[in-house]
Amino acid sequence: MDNNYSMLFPCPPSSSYTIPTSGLMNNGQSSNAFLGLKPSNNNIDHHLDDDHHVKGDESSVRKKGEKKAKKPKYAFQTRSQVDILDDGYRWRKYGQKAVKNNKFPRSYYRCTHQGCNVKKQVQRLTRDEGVVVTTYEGVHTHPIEKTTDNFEHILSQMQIYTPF
DNA sequence: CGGTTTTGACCGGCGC
DNA sequence: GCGCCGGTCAAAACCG
Repeated sequence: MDNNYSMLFPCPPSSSYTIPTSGLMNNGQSSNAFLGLKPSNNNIDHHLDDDHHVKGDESSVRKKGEKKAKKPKYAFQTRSQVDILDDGYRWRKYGQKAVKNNKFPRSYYRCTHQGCNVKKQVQRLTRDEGVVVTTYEGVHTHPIEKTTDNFEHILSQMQIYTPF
């Protein structure tokens, strides 16, 4: 059951996604990056809860299956040579898994802000390494920490909300 | 030293 | 019931 992101973007040929290997969040030198924003479908939602039991961090005991907070999911495709897409926020990589039908693994990032359980996934097409699909989960509850480049400015303007 | 990354293992869900 | 898959966490290693 792969995500339905494939239909989110006008993917040209194959329907495979992939991601960069050890992609870090250096100062994204996104020179000529093309942004194609699109709202998620009403099928990408599952059990998105923010009750991530991190080490030594508990505040609210939520029961699963009781009420799942629909987290907004934003997915957009970017045309970049580098897999490092810096939006101005601080991300901590918490996992890397390879996806079937794909040659490259998928990287999972999480906002290092306390209380900001925003997650980000980066996928790269096996066929088109020049295409990077980034999926954002949740909303940042804190201002941008730094002004890396105007890339954050672009994101600020493309704040879109899902139909949920 | 702190923060972050890396790899592996584990978990939960669902499919058959 | 078991297997499969995706997703997350964990400990250790590495960097600045």
